Amino acid sequence: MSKKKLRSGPKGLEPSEIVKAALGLMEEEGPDAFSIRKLGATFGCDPMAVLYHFKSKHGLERAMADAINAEIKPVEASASWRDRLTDLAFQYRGLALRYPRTFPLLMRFWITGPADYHNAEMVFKALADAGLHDQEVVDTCFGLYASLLGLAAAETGGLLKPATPDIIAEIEDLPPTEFPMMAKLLPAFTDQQVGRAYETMVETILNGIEQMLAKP
Amino acid sequence: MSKKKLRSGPKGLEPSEIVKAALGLMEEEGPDAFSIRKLGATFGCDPMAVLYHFKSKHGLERAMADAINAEIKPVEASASWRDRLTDLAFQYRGLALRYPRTFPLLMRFWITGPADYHNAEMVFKALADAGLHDQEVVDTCFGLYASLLGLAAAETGGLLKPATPDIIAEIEDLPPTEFPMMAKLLPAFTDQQVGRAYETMVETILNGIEQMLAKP
DNA sequence: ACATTGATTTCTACGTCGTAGAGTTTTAAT
DNA sequence: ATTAAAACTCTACGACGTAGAAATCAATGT
Repeated sequence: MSKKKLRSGPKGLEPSEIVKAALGLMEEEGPDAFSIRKLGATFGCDPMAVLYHFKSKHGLERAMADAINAEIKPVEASASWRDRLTDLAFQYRGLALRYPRTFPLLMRFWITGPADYHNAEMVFKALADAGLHDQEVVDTCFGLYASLLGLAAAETGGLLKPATPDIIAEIEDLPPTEFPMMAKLLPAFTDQQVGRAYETMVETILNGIEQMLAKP
Repeated sequence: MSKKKLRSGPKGLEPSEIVKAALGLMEEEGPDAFSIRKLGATFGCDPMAVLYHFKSKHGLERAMADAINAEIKPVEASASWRDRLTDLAFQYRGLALRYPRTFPLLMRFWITGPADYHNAEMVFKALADAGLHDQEVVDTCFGLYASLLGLAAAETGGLLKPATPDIIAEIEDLPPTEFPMMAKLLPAFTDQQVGRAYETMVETILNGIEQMLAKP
């Protein structure tokens, strides 16, 4: 009697355990090599058992997206609206760094499940506290969310990382008369620091929100 | 002698023609049903002929991403930096609306090819004209690019569109004590207008950039 | 005119994939 | 003990990406 009966099936498979294993496999193998069959093999069950719980691969991926989204923790309610949004922004960045190969799923589904509503509520509150009126709150909330996901995905996609040597070489080969800015900014490329572009952009966006209050 | 000899192969397959057909098929079928075999069938050649020109499905997708990216037109150089960036932002939105099912490829590759360097040069120039110094230009350029792609992708993904009836119903079912903002903003949800969230967010970001100049 | 060579296109075959459908095992309720 | 439902497995099918060999064609030199 060493194991408690969690589920009422022959093998007691927990959907949440399957999702956990799926996240691990996705991060190990990447989105192309990830398959239900491999998941079954590593998890120790028939591939069709997975489909029984999630209907389809699509359904499993939705559950995976919702699972990582649910790792976003509520922000400190007493903090300023700016600090709250900054906190959220960096939580998404952390999520992307922790699950680089699963994170893009969030942009396949955009709205994954109940976890999203809590985050939305939090952002709504922050923007309202900032002083935006209703329609601005809604527009800005969705816009901010989309921008943050784009930023975080870019970070794991390599866009915001310091340029690699071969990219540098490629830029050096560009004709300087046609690409004067590229040539001028080349040193700044190599000086890219991890996370600074993300931070800069988040602050830029928050500054923009602050600025909205001054205008009509 | 009615057809000019463009290529020197048995069938004279033009890679650019293949890409064009691929874009059409992707928009018709969606990313899941898109396949090299179907492309061969609709294009009238053996599937392996496609792979000969693009090495792999991955390579073809890269070429497709680069092809739509190349549709971005140079902005009016005499316009203000703000107008130039606004122009670019709405060009990306147009691209996403025109190729809703291909657009996400841009976030799989982020940097697709030579077309990207021209766009980057343009953004560098605009940000430098705005008065940012070198490192800010680089950080903001990449950040802006990532944000815009996220925004545009969200638009085709349905996040920025007016809420559908079933989403509305889902929100109405949320406990109002736990989701006060959701309840309060529900009317604003139904009032979502196409493109306004995108516009609002772009202006917010540009305001933020403007604001950077006033600070240290 | 013909042979040669290299670029292009096709053919065949292999292993993998998602999943429908039928069957089996286990649990829970009567 | 019987039954019904839930959980899980087995088998099989069509579609997929693509490696490798073979075929076809254009260009060139002779």
